[in-house]
Amino acid sequence: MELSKRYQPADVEAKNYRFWEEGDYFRASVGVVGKVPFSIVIPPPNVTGRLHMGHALNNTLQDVVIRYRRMVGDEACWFPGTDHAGIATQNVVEKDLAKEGTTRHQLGRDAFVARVWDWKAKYGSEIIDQLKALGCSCDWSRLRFTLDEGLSKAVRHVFVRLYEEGLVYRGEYLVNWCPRCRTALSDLEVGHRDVDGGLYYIRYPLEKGGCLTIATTRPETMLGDTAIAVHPQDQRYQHLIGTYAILPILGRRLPIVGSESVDPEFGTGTLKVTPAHDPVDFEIGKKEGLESINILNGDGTLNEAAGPFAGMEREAAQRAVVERLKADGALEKIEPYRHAVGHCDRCDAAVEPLLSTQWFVRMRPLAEKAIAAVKDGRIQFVPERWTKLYFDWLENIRDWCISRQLWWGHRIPVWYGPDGREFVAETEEEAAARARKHYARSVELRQDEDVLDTWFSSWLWPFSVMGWPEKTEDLATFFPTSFLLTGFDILFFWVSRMVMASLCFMDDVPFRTVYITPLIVDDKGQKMSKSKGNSVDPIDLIGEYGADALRLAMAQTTGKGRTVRMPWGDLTEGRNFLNKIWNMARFVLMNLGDERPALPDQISWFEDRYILRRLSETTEAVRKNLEEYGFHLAVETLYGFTWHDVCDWYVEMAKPRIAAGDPVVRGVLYHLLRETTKLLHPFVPFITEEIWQALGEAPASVCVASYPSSSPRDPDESDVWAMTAFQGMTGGVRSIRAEWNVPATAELRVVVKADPRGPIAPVVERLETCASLTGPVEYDLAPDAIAPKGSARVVLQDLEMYVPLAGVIDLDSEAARIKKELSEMKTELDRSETKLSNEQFLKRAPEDVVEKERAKQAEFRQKRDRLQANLSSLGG
RNA sequence: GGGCGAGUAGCUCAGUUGGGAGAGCAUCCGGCUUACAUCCGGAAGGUCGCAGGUUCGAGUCCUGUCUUGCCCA
Repeated sequence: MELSKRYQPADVEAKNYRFWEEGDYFRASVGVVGKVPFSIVIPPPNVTGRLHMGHALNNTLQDVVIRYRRMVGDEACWFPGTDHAGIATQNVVEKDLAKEGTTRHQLGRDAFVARVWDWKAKYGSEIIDQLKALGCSCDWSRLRFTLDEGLSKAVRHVFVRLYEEGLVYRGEYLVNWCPRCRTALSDLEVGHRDVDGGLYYIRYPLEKGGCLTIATTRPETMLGDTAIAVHPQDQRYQHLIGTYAILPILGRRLPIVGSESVDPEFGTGTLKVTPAHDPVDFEIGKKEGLESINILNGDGTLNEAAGPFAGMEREAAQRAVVERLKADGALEKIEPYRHAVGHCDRCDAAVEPLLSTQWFVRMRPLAEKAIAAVKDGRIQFVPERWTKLYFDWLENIRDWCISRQLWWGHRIPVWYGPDGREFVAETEEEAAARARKHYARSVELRQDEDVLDTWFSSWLWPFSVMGWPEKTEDLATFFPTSFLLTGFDILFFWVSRMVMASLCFMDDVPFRTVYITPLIVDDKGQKMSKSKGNSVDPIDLIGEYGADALRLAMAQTTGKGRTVRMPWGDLTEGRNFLNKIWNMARFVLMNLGDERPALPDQISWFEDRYILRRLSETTEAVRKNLEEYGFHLAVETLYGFTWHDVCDWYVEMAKPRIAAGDPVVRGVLYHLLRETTKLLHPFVPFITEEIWQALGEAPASVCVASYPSSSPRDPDESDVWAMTAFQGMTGGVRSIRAEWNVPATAELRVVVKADPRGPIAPVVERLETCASLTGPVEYDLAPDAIAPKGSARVVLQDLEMYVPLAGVIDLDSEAARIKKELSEMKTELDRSETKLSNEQFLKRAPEDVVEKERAKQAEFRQKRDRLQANLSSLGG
């Protein structure tokens, strides 16, 4: 196969993905004897969404893991799927309708839902295609969607069971209401941020004369006030408890109550109590048995309870109320005030606390088991610090509002009889049957209008994708899953809820290891978002750098803390690295032609043994890094080995031998290429598959080849010594050429002070190779060689080199160079000697550390003396 | 207010049981050496935020502090 000079990702990516799909390499089998199952469920992306950097990161890492496990011989299965994403998807389609000048209400529920299904059919595969473009080796035969019949059944089953166990209930509580989405939200779906507003001081007349000034950030909610509260120990107001005030404008009588919840320091120390529109007030209202007056409609306008302000929009109503208070002389003052306001995660509208009837899940009993599962080590977080946050949330958990006033989602499986009685059942038939039994006749049932929170289906994902509640072979083989990888932004939304659901319904943990990825931010450290226009499209990056380069960049973001800047540099580096790999393959194949030599048994040259040892060390390190999920370390290891050890040194040293027809070097080179290709595959699947095809090796795809194992040969210190000497000798000559501007073509004589029959003998046999790396050189070796006049000097650990450069070299500069080296060496030596003269160190440090320090000291001394001698003999 | 992360070379960041400070990019110098200029060779660049403490020994552990980012309330 002919390989192009440059690696062209576009030529190989789509082609090789097709090859994998046609070969069905990603399909996992159940019940395979002798294979360890390893499973991952994908965090399901929104079905109508597009790939973003978070997906690119998460799915790259999951793919690295699953490809690695597949290659080490596990029965690896990555379960893919998409999420129906209730509010998000409904909003997208509603926006579309708005463009057509219509609304979902005009369309009607059934037509609207049909419209969303159309949308899903049209765009739902886009995200899947994008995952494929990234190289994800999901088992597509197991693709699921959270609104599939099977998964919907799981949802209904769970709802009914929780209802029967008393863990699901319906009630009137204060919830977060998004007036834009016109639905209730859970606490998690609300983000708080500080907003500039005002603190309004309003005078409430007292029934027995005088008035009370109350500070509030929401003057318009006074229309729903049903009491006034003061701190029971507050000397200023204590005496008013039990008396009444009059609500301005509306003239309602408000009891004055005492409550510990009032902060005497805030404002005037008095609180207007609006139980229907504030969480604190709601609690006070419950305790004091106060009336709750809801003044809002679902769309955020004021309702008839607001009297003259009915029908006004919230902001307009606030202005109107303030104007009216001013006119009535009831407004004392307005101070600028910055305070936290909740906003809808999905549409960013300010959220209203609103009293309404919703369905809830009682979380505490579920949370207790979930805490225990992590405490006793059945689930482990990586990095470990996330466990604390997990515990904090679960320990302070509140009930989960699961009903949403949307149309797109799982309809709540509750039917109401004519008298409003609830019949909770998995199917309408069952509900009808129960109703018939209850009423002793057939009655008309009305299903609850609401749908369930999207996360109510996602929390079942690790087992619902495997067919639960049916008893399937997938469940028997792949549950619990081995590994979960996701961003910390859905630690509460998803991860902890999956643990709760799984312990509750499966009586087991959903996964054993949870890997939490960092968040990718832009190059200024800002969160990426569509509205800010600073988000990066991974698909564009794939087009520009190639999918494998993107994957390398993603793998390198791990280990960096909670956030990581957009790794532009790593993308370029990755692209360059791929080109390097490509050309290494090209070089080897170019020289081998059709030959596929085996690794020779007899290896006589030190560089061969050295590089094979490095391969073994690299293999071991990469395996360790992958087992411990240190993705960035694995990439760094592979990068250094491939680029520097193999390409810069081994391949360069191999060139003269190839020219000379040395069969051993061909065998070693081929071995290196094949093993490196396999080692790299989990990270860069596309390019390695392309190379694998060019090799023509078995198995047919590298993705099912077995991952290399380290086979540590006997550590031969003499090979390491020889390689170090070799690198020192070539490096020394290169330095001198660069330092004194000696052209690469000019021949140099190099006098080496070393015994050619000593340890350096293996290098002496390779002097030709040395010269091929440094330009023409004539070597003279002698144990007692003396530096010729006007020589540049190189002092290595065990030898010295002199390069006569009379007329070229400037002795002062050369002296300065050696002096600098000498002074560095003296510093090192000082440190070492101080340490060794410290009795405490000798007494307390471990023996091997002391031994090592002694060796260093000897080495430094020797080198210092050599440098000193060279410096003084420089002139003569 | 509580919690967490980050502060190491000009920039972006590695540095896993505490034991001679690293990479990539950028910079400077020299090379189109027939695998690769997405390349090769050479060089320069750091009191590891600050102050204490533990230790024979601290970038690494502890305490405090400053700067910065995020999450929760």
